[in-house]
Amino acid sequence: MRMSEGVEWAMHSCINLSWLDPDEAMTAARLAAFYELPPAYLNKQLQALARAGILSSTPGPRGGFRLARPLERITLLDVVTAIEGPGEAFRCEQVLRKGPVGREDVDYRKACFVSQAMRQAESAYRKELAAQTLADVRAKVERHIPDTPEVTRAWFARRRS
Amino acid sequence: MRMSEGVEWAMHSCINLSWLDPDEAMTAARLAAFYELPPAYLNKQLQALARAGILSSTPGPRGGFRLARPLERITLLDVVTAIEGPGEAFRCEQVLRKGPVGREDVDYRKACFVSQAMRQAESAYRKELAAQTLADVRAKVERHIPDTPEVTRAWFARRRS
DNA sequence: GGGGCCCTACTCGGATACCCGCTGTCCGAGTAACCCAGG
DNA sequence: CCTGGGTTACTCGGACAGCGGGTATCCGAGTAGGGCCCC
Repeated sequence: MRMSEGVEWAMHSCINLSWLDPDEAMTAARLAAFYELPPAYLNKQLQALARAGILSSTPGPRGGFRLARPLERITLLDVVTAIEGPGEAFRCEQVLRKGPVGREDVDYRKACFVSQAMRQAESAYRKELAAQTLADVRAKVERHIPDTPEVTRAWFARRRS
Repeated sequence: MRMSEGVEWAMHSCINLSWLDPDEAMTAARLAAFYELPPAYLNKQLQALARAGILSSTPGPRGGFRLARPLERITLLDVVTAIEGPGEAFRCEQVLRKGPVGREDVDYRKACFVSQAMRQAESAYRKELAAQTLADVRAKVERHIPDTPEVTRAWFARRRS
């Protein structure tokens, strides 16, 4: 069970976007250069965030991505769902159906107690993700490394050329 | 993010084993026939359980698998770890290191606040898995469908040939 | 000088290869049971 | 009849293909901006 690398990229990208001028869009290429990531692939992840309504995208010159809503209203679960999709990790394949006690008219994805137990654990996971917003994470960064926003802004300003 | 199919098989197999005579081992092939699963592949999963110390295996005629300890002492986390491995789903690739504020002497798998937030959520997930034993699941099955143990035993007895 | 049109360059967006890990299969090492011959 | 050895068949165990999804890339559609021509 391995989570996509894009989740990490997406979260850092959103936090970075919150530190920049909201009046101008940020290019996927420049955002990729910031962390030395493959530009086209980061673009793909940002597209997913845009489809999910977390970012808004504008094509053409002076185009790019920007936050569609403040970081206080973006949970970690929003980002994970946008990148990984809405499907759950544990997917009951209903092996009970094929067994001697199985019945065709029962949906074992809900009836099977193994499935229920796994869903309960995964529910706790999602609840924990939903309880944390990107603003919470950003606050911790600004608290422990206060010059990060300014350094980030300066880096993008110098690379404006 | 998708969990291996083998986790579901492993849990049902362990519960089934608890219903059978502990004095005789159960073949992977017969266990696979019970749910119409690929015998060799189920065998592979049971091997993983044996390596983790959840099952004990004996080769040769009259061989097979049996529970190494009672279901009360097998948590869902034990099974998941045995099949999926000990690695976490979210793996911080330390993108911060490549950024302008990154430092070579910092382990961002622990220092990065994004990573910390994700680890916190995953910790809640694992905690929930560790809180449930296979005996708890078995108890719910026996409570709601009481004849399951007997039907299971009868099926394997008839298929003893 | 001002306005409108065209051209250019830039960005996202989706379509297209590549690669690793899960899925599935096969054959060999090892062993317990059985059979048979000898005492 | 009892015992010991050889043979057989059965099981796990790991090594070997196949395939799907994540990873990475490229090119086209669309647009904003700038330059140029005309009024």
